[in-house]
Amino acid sequence: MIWKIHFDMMSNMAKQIWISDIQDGNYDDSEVEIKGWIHRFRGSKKIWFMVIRDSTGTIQCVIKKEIVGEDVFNLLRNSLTESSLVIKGIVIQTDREHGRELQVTSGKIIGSVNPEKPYPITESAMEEAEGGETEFLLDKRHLYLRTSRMTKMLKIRSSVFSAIHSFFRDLDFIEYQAPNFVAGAVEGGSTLFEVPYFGRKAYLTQSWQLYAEAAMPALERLYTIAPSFRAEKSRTRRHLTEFWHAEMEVAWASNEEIMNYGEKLVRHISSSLIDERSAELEAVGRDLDKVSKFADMTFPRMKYDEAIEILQSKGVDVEWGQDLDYSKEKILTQDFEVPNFLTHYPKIAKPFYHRADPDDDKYVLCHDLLAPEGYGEIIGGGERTWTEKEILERIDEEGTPRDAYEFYIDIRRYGGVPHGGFGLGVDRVCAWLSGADHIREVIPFPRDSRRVTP
RNA sequence: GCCGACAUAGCUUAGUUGGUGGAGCGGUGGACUGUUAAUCCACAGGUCGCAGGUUCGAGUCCUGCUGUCGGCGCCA
Repeated sequence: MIWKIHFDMMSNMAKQIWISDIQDGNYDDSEVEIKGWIHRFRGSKKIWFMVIRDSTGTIQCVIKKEIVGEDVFNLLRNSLTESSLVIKGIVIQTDREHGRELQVTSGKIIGSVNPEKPYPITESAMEEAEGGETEFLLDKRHLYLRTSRMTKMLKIRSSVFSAIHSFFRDLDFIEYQAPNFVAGAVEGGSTLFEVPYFGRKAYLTQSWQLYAEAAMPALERLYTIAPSFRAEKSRTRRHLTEFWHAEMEVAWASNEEIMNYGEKLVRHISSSLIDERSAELEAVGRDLDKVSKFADMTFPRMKYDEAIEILQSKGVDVEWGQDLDYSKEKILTQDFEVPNFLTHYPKIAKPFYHRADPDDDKYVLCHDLLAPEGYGEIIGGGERTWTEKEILERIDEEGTPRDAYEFYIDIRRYGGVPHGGFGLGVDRVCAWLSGADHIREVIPFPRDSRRVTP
């Protein structure tokens, strides 16, 4: 009974027709009711034009006083941008600019806009702000989400998330959740957000990995998409303090095999976007041929030592043993058409959980995937140090206290196996595949060292 | 943590060697029967980020503060 009442209410409010369906020609010459928001308007005393927006697109509505009558005409004519409404009309095909139009027969305003506080985001607010990165638009982010560029970015983002889930689930991976409150660091100690925790200190997690390794002997193939937090005061177009991290962990796997998963995942995301979001990609200015290459071409692999040689041959001042910072990454990737793997970093440049190369223990079995066009590192991963003896040696070498990693060491004490995994920066992938100028363009409410609002 | 810029109406901005701040968009009123970033006329809207200083006089010059933006390091 209660269910039925609820259902009836829902069916009254539920939207029947989307604007994209009308523009696709499914309702030509018939009367339809659409629900949406006023995007733009113009007109005269007897005829009024409103472009109505919903989540799927826009359509121009033609309102003639002689058809709708004076009351409805004046009501609609006096309504401002972003008023919400329900409007009825006949779908007519025209050869004018915006495809089909609605010859309006009636309409009512649902949520009005006060003329004393009109919608603040105007054309001029955006003309100097490709991508919406002015201070004003960042302050009005909750309203900026409605603009067509941001809507397209959010749709692209949704497809990236969906592609990651389908990739892992099609391979029978188990989705597995780790806590976001943690007691210690995964990487260096300086990047943790400290939060009060009932009189103690806790931290926001930087990575799912350590907890995933705990479940590796139980699930063998596991993945997640979850936020990670890093308290770095980074001021670049590639960094957020809260970012979405797609991570995976596999038992019985080598660095080589983990890389194969990473390459297939990134190519799968690229081809999914081509299938699902070509229109959106083009609308935000991305060249589809480039994205197709990311989907179709194999990703070259290069050892750290080769990268150093290439850089030195180009006259870059770099010594063996240094981690490759962004300025060097950029020089290395500037001629790339597709992402490239960089493997076998010196042990001294990487943390203890990376497994030393049995062939030459100056190196570790790890990989970074560097995106082309300066978008930076999109994957970091590798084989884990998996025996008790080796993990204790590596922890001691780094001077890290063992206590903090007791549970991590325990995993090796009870049936340790070779295993590995990687972390992929989902927001970075979204920025790269959409060709965004800044990582903020692809996440609804970006968080960085200077901004936590709105 | 380091380096570099910027701050004028709701928004985007002009503002000369220091002499009482202009425009476009948006808003309000009006004109126009097919516009499409509509057009045209009129009106309203500003402690020039904050606090000091120099000067007869500061949006403009100097100092400090705050906020924001960009770049580096760190990484996804």
